[in-house]
Amino acid sequence: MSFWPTVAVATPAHGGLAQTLSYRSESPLAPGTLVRVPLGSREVLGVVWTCTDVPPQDLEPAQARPIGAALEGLEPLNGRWRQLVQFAARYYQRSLGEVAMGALPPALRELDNTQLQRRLRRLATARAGTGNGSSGAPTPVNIPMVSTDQERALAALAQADRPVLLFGATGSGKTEVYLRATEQALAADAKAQVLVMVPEINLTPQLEARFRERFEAGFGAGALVCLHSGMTPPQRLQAWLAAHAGHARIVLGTRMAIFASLPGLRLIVVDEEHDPSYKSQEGARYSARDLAVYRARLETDASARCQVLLGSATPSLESWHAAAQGRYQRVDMPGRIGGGELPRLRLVDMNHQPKGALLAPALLAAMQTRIGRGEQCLVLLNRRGYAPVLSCGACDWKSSCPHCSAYRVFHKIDRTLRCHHCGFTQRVPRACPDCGNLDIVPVGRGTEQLEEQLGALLADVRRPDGSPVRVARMDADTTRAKGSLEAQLDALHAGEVDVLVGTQMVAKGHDFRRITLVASVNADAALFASDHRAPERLFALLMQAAGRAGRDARHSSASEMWVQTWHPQHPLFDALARHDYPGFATAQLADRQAAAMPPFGFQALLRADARSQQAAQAFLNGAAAAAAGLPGSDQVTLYPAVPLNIQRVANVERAQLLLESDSRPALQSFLAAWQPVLLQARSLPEARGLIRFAVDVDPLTV
DNA sequence: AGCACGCCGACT
DNA sequence: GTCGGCGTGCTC
Repeated sequence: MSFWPTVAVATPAHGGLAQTLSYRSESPLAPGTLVRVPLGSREVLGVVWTCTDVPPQDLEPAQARPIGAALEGLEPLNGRWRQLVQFAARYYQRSLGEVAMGALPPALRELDNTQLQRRLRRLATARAGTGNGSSGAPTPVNIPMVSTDQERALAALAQADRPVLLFGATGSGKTEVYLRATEQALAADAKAQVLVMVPEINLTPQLEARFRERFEAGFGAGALVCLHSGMTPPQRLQAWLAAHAGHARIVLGTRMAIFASLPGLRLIVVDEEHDPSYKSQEGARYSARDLAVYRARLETDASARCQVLLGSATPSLESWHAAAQGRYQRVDMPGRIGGGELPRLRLVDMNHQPKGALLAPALLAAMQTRIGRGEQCLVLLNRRGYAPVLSCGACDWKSSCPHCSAYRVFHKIDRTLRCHHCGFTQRVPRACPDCGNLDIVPVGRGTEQLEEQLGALLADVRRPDGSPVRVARMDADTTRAKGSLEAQLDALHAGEVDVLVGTQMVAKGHDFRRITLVASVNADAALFASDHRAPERLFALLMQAAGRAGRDARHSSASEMWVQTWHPQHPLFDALARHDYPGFATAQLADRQAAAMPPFGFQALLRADARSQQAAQAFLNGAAAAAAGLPGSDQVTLYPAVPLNIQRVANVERAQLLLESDSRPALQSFLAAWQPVLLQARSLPEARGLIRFAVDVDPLTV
């Protein structure tokens, strides 16, 4: 007797293939079983989706090839995992196989059965070695008291029948709530698992340390694994297997971790839930935060429940709105632990400063005072390099990138011009390449220059012990090497740095004890950007940056957040000065509602990469023209194709087309029906030169 | 996505 | 004479 499994394999949505491929098997296979299957001339990994004894209808049974071997020793991926994957594939308009395979560790694909058995044995022995949680009494660790705020938050979570939005100021102790919530979830059930997500790899080490400190003694070292793209393929595989087998009780990771196989999932924590990094920007463009909410609902049934805890000091407007509507439950933690206060906002009106001054004299003076007292300052400038562009004084030459519609950034440190989009790097020319003029000058400022100038401006200032000021810089350039971020943070904590200059990466999460002054030097760019999310991102960034200051309550009352701006009257600063995120969110939501923008309207983008801008736009407009009459099209507005903000990157022309609808279901059914139309539009003669296209559902930038 | 098949330029 | 460029098309 033959069985006819359908299998998800890594094929893209195009090509006219069905979502799953049909194979033949001599024995029944449980859905979720990992199998090797023949595909063309190769053998690939697949996940059994269904298996019946009824031959397929859409295919001649004779065309179904025999299925390969199942991966031994692995439990099938459970129905909730498969539903999550299926939902993500459908919602984000990708093929099932692509999402399913993308959710598995890449190393699993190459593994043969003997290698897999070796890995599984290692997993088992590691587990036996560290104990499985029942061995030994938990070693007491330094567990802080909970504040009343934290207590309330935990009580609310314990009662909640919906996602909980934890609205807590920086320093209010959200992490302690995560730890306690984890503890409670794990205690309720010996098989319970908790997923904790952070927006960036950089933030995993310190959270991992907090979780290890709390849980390692009681649960063993193997009970916590990390899952992010910075790990080596074998590490990721091992962590994935541990989670899948249920040995890992806590999984800590970045957005990709939302797809981990977690058979006992009982709690999902999404830290800094507003962070745009949770939205994937390539492949299946999923939002890990939104999927977390969906997944928690999937994992909840009559026998068990899974909760979601979304935490932020500046929640996304989507989550804020959901809480206002009662779909989420909001819990506030307004106070900082230890009674510290948030820093006072000092706005500097750049219209009234000496011409060309990078730092206002008053800000510089404030920094000098702080340094003299042995305190630390943090200066934010969201531009790496020395200057964003190099320009000729005699002709109109600028340091354009030959491959992109962008300027190459001047990096003085190694005298290079680097394109931050395609990576193209050259040594700085001695003279203007166009006219030979020797006078080529940097225009604008980056972190390298700020570091240099601050060093000069503060050269005469002395620290309390009489030694000179030390200025350091921290950005993607100085932290690229493995371990260098940690080294820089250590130096900072050890007090070896007085002034830290950095891009927005320094604003995120890191706990800088002795910083009492934070300054944002050039925040205005975001104020008037065409992107409707720019203000909320700026607010979040400044709020987060402000949170770096005064974490040590002894200094907190005197801590300050300086913002230099040409538009001090902007209402955003008003709200910021009062630390009034609710007021800001309410105003932003009113604007959004008036414009029928998310979360009141729904959006998707069709993006195209092509060899010419014309071809990209022709494809998009052709696809739009062919959309008339499709299901849902009467409720969807299609806008004309436009070039992206940075039109060309690495010699690829980029364009996009915006879709809007008042109805998410209408937009969804339209997009589903549009998919075959897109495949056809691809082969339009005028779309010749199209390289690829992609749909982005719920885009973050339009 | 891979990977084959397929038809045109500079090399052992 | 072949190696190899990437254009087109298929994978149960």
